[in-house]
Amino acid sequence: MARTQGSHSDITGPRIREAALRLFAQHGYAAVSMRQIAKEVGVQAGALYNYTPDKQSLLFSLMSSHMEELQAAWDSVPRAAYAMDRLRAFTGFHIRFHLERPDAVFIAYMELRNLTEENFTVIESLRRVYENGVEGILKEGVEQGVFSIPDTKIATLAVIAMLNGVNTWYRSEGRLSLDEVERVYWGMVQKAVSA
Amino acid sequence: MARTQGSHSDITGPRIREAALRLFAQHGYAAVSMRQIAKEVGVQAGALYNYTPDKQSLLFSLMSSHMEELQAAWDSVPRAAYAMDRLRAFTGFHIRFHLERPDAVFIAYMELRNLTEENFTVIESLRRVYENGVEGILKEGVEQGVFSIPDTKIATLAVIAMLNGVNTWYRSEGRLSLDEVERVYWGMVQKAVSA
DNA sequence: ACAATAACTGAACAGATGTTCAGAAAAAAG
DNA sequence: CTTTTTTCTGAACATCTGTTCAGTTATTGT
Repeated sequence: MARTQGSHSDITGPRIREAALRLFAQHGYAAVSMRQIAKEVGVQAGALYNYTPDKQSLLFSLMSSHMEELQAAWDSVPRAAYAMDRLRAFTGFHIRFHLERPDAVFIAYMELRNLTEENFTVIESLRRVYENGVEGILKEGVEQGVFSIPDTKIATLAVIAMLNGVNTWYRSEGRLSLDEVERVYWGMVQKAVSA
Repeated sequence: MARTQGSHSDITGPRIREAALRLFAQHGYAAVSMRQIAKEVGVQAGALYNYTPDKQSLLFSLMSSHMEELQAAWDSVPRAAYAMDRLRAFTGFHIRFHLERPDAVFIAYMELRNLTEENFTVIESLRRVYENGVEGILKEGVEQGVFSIPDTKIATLAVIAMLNGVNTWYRSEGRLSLDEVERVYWGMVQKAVSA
C-alpha cells in the first residue's frame, strides 16, 4: 500500500495537529509516541514527517500558535478608555478564550520544560508580551487612582493565575453558566485591585 | 560486583526519593527513566526495586507523602478564633509551605494525569480535604459578616490558584523578601473576599 | 492517454524502556 | 570465625522509541 484514497495534505495536516494537541494534553508530551498520534489520524508514523520535521517542532508549533492566537484575539478586543473597564474586558476575555481551548492552554503551561532552550525562549517572550499588556492596565489604573496595588508585576501574575484556575474545574454541564463564572471572577478581581 | 561498601537501606531509600522528586519535577514523570534515577543515586536500575514495586508506585508515594505532609502541617497551625485571622494565617502558611518544596508542589499538580485511576482518586480526595478546610474559613467569614462571597467553592479555588502562582516566579535571590510577598498576597486575598 | 507530483506505506535503524532474577559481596548476627 | 541476611550487580527479556527512506499508489496537470 501507499497513498490511500482521499488523502489530502490540507486535511491530514490539521488532523495531525488536533490529535497531537489532544494526546499531549491528556498524557503529556513525553508519554505520547509518534505512532500513537499517527494511529489517531489513521496513518503510519512515517507520514507525520511530511508535516513536521520532528516531534519537538510539532510541540513548539502547537504552543506558539496558541500564544499567537491568544495575543491576536486580545489585540482585537476594543480598547476601553478607563482602566477599570479594560480590566473587566480582560477578565471576561481571558476566561472565555481559555475555556474554549483547554487542551492548548494545558499544554502551553505544562510542557514548557519539554521545549528546547531556544523554543522555550520564544514561548516565554510571547507570554511576557501578554502579561505586560495586563500590567499596563493595572499601572494605568494606579495612575488614574482607581487601583491600589503595591506591586503591579505580582498583581498581574496573581490575577492571571487566579483566572487560569477556572480551567481546572469548569465544566459546561456544571452548576454555573459562563456568564455567572465571569461575574464571580470579575467581582474578586475588581475587589482585589481596587483602591 | 554486588553489594558495595557502605550501602544501607536507610540511606539509599531517601536518596532514591530525592532523586526521583528532582528529576520528575525537572523533566516530567514519563520523560525520566529508572536508569536515570539510579544513575543519580549511584546505583544500578535493578536496585531501585528494593525500594519501590514499580515506577508508578514511586510517583504515587511522592505525591501522597506531599499531600499528607501539607495537611498535617496545616492542621498543626494554631486555629485563630476569627475567620479573618484564620484566612491570613492560611495565606502565609500556604505560601511558605509551597515555596519550601517547589519540586513536590510541581509534581503534585503536573503529574496527576500520569497516575493510575485508583491512585488518582486517592490524591484527589486528599486535595479535596485541604480545599474544604479553606472553604470552611470562607463560609465562616460569610456567616460572621466579614466576607462577601457569592460562591465559596469558586472563591476557594481562586484563592488557592492565586497563591500557587507564587511558585512560578518567586526566587529567593529576587527583589522581594518572603515577608513582603506574604504581605502583598494577603492584601489581595483580603480585599478579594472582604465585604 | 500519459507524465509528473504529492501522499503515504512498511520495513528498517540503533538505542532506550520497565522489570526480573541468579548470583556475589558486604554487613549483621550467632 | 561462621552463618545468615541485606543490599546490590549485571545481564537478559520483550517491547517501544524517533526518525529515515526506497518504493508504491492516488491524484493532478497536460
